[in-house]
Amino acid sequence: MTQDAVLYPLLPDTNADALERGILAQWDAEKLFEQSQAARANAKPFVFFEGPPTANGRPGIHHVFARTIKDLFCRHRAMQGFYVPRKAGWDTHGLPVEIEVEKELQREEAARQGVDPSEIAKLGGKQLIEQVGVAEFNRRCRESVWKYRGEWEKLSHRTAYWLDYDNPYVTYSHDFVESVWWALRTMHEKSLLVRGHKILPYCARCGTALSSHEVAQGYDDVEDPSVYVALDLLDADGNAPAMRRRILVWTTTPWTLVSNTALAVHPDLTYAELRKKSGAEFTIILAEARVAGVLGGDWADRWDVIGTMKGSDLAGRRYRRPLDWVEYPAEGRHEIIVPEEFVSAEDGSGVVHMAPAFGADDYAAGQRHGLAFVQPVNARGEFVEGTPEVAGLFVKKADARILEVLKERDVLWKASQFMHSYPHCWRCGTPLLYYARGSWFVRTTAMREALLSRNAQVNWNPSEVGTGRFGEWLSNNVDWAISRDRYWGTPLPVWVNDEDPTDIDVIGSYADLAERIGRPLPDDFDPHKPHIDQYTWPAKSGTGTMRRVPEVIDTWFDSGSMPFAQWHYPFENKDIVAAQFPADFICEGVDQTRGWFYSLLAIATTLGDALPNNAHDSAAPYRNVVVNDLVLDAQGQKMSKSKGNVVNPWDVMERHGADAVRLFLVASSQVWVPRRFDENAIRETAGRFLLTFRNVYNGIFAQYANFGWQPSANDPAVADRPALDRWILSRLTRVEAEVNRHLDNYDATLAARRVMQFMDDDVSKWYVRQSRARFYDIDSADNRAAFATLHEVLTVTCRLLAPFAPFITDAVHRALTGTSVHLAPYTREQPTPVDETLETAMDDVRTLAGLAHAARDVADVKVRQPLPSLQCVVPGNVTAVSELGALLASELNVKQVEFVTSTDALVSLEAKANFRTLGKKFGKETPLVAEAVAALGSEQLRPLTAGENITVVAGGVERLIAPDDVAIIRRASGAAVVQENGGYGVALDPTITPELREEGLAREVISRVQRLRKEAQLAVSDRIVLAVSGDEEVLGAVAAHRSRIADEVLAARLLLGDEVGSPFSDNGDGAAWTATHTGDVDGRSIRLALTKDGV
RNA sequence: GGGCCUGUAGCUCAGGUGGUUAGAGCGCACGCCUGAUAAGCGUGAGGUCAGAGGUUCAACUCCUCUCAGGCCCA
Repeated sequence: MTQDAVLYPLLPDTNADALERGILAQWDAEKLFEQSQAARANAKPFVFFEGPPTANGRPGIHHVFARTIKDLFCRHRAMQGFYVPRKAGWDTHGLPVEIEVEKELQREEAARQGVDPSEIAKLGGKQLIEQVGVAEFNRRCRESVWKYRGEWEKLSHRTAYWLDYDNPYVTYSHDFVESVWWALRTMHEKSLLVRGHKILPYCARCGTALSSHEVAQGYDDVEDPSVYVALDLLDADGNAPAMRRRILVWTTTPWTLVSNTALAVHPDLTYAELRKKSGAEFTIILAEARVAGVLGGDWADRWDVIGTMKGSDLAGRRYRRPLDWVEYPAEGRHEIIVPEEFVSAEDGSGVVHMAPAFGADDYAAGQRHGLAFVQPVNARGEFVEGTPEVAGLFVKKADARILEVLKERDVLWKASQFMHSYPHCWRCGTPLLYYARGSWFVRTTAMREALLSRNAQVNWNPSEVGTGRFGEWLSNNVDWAISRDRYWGTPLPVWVNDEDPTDIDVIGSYADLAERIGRPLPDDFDPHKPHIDQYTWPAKSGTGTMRRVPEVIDTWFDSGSMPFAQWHYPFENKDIVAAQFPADFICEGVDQTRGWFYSLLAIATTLGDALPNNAHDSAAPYRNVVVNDLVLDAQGQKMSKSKGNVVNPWDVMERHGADAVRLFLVASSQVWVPRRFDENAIRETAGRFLLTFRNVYNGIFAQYANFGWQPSANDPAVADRPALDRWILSRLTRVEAEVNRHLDNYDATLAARRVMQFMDDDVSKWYVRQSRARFYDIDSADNRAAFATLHEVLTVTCRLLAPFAPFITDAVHRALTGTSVHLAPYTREQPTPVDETLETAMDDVRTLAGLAHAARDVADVKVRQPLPSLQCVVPGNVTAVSELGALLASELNVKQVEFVTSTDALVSLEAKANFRTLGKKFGKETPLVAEAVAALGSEQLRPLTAGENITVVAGGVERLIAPDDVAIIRRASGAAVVQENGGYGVALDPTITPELREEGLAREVISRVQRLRKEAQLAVSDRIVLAVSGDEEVLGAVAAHRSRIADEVLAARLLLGDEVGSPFSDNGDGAAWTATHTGDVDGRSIRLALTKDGV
């Protein structure tokens, strides 16, 4: 080996972290990402949309997960030759940002006042914000958004998530906001942006509605009233009937009874009418299933059932409301029973009281049935002036008084308390009210069919999300309430005449705004609150002023607008959007189902042909979605700050490297299954695999190829290479196609596993192991074939693996070819054809090798000891397998391998039933026939091997058995050591002749000399002088195999026995030798000594 | 309360259209190899397929229910 000409640099002997950081530095210096983009700039685009993260929180390991998936598909498609634009984006508006800043304000205020921050929190957020001013608050929000930007970018960089961070879209930017305004204006033109009511969880103390995730933070177990009232049913004419009939109604919020307008029953439930056995002055009606629950287990002692009816029979009946404190408005029906599917007989009475102003179900039912809307509660949660008995009382506080009145009026059936989980304000602990509020809506219900049909065109991975979670939600879709009573968000661009609320102007661009106010917008124009609210103008009608509504919009509307807003469409870049809409691929977590996945679809569907390639019956804004699930800790628990089990991605990266982490995350289970993040598992799976991969390159290929091989015309053509080479190349072609197909199908897990399995099982365990000797003998044709083959295998494997483990594959690919793997094509244009027969034969050989090893184990003979013969039985094509006999012979160290067929005396036949075909023919008789078949002997079975039918008697009847109906098993039946499994069998002859004993000893000597060379730290190419002494038998063996031993251990001179001379004295004086060894082989003594030749 | 997912060896996971020794890797035990060596390889022991019913000649696989875990929504 000439040290000055290293053909294949070895990977540095550092840990993965250091290796990867070195590669990153190289990529940065070369601008490899930019290069890879530029190289494909004119190719067909594969469009990827990046779902924007909020940068005001630290990125965690779950972000590494999602980003790995995004990155690997983008890399794959780029390697396939597509242009894959990857514009970064930041989600910058919304409640999480506000909450962060609010908490800061609370801490500052608490410090100023010298109190605990929780005291300040009780005040309610809005007060504090308005104290510092909206301008200052929003300024701080804008700043807060970027708090962790640097860390996001650094982590993306470290994990090799290739994304264009130089030109990101930012949802608060002027351009982005203007595009969002355009979208809202467009929706308004289509009458799809409207004003209405929505029931929202509302904190009366803070004066604000809460978002769902705020609500989720505040669930608490509390004791609430459980109240049954018995209301009088009325006749069709509205009068009370002669015999009172009372319907039982359950509620946990007695204060809402003031606003009752209807009762709901389930149309399919059975309701029972009962009369008391004594003093029957009235009857009561409730769900049959709840009779025992409400009246007690012994109800039958006191009540008679006098009739039953369906809920649908009750629907339409009138009743008298429990309290008549508020006037019903002129519009809307009231005091009527309506059928509703949401009513259940799980608890209560199966009859639900409806107050449309105070519950989502109630409101929806109100809409469906045209019910009256009664709202006697103000924004502070108090009953309004003029309400009898309870005016000015906070609603929850009014419960007690209301119960008293109900009792006085004889409508209270029974009242108790019960524990349940109820949401409270996370800031101040006040119980939330479900409260009807004015709100702006996108009328997505008008688009339901279109949403569903577009969704049906999406390739969801996994498909259940599309049909199940997301599809279900779409079919129960309600209008999207997009307005928020908050501060930091895209302002709703709706101006309303302060004198005439029906006079509405929705502004769709800054130019329009300038036009309305009659002057250009100032240089420091800011579309955010409070700046934007100074713009007003006189109404066209001449009366009133146009003023913007106070709300901002749901931040999901921002992110859902990114397909066009990231390009400031339609004000700029129409051509880009035309080319890059819709997306071919997006990927996010399951939690985005109702988030980004929905907002993208809803906005694109609503905008319709206002976007390019988006006419009415187009596909969704994304064609393929990969949904990933959570990353749990090693125990399967959700990671959370409070549990302290959050994994810091930087620590993990440092210990294992990004390649191992990426590979683990993708390969450990399907990405849409929650995965446990276990560092031991990373080490044992991905880490071990990468080590093997590295060893095959460093330890086998590079080490020996550096003796002088490189690709050349002297390498034998594939057809001329040994079967082993042709086999691994055939495997390679198959794997290449399969992996590519899996990635095309968005199955990253199967793809990763396939490459890993190939590398481990086929390349390392079999190809390299069987080929090792071929790499030593540099420059022979066989050697060239082996190197050329392994070079090809490694190069292609690097490419297949590059999307998953972009670092080590790049290092190895560069070492092999001089170019980056990330600029290489994913698959070869002309792969070696697959050789099916050869692959099957090799499978057979590997199975036989396993059996033969087992046989050696049983015979208790080491592999080093040659044995005379091995007989093999295979179920299939004997000719093909026997070509690989030499391989088996060397693997098992036997002199002769024979393949025997069913005609041999050594083989007996047995039959096993093929239930698949027998079942069809014989049905219930199948087990009988199977038994009869199994009892057949060799002779009876022979015709089947020749393709002829036979008959058997089963259950007293003759049955015709075709060759397909049974599997014939050949069994080796010699006197030798036999192992068999599933039609494969071996018979190993364990006889050790004196000659074989000699050869075994010789191999033993070789083995010990090699070990000694290693101990002496000789280079693999160093020549030695070797001395052997010891037992007679040992010396005889060495003498018999003298030249072979000298050859294998590179001994220039071999001194045997007496030739050794004095230095080998018993006093252990080996000073003249570099290394010596004294031991015994099966009781025969042996002494070895060696020194480097020519020293 | 509703929807969806998951439950197979100690651990992590495979197991088209139901077919009779239920597979792999890791770990473990035993062994091999000793020119990939803080590597490589083989063999083996581990499972009433969460539980209970049902359909079927035949159920890990299909149906129903129950239990446990997870996510989303109320």
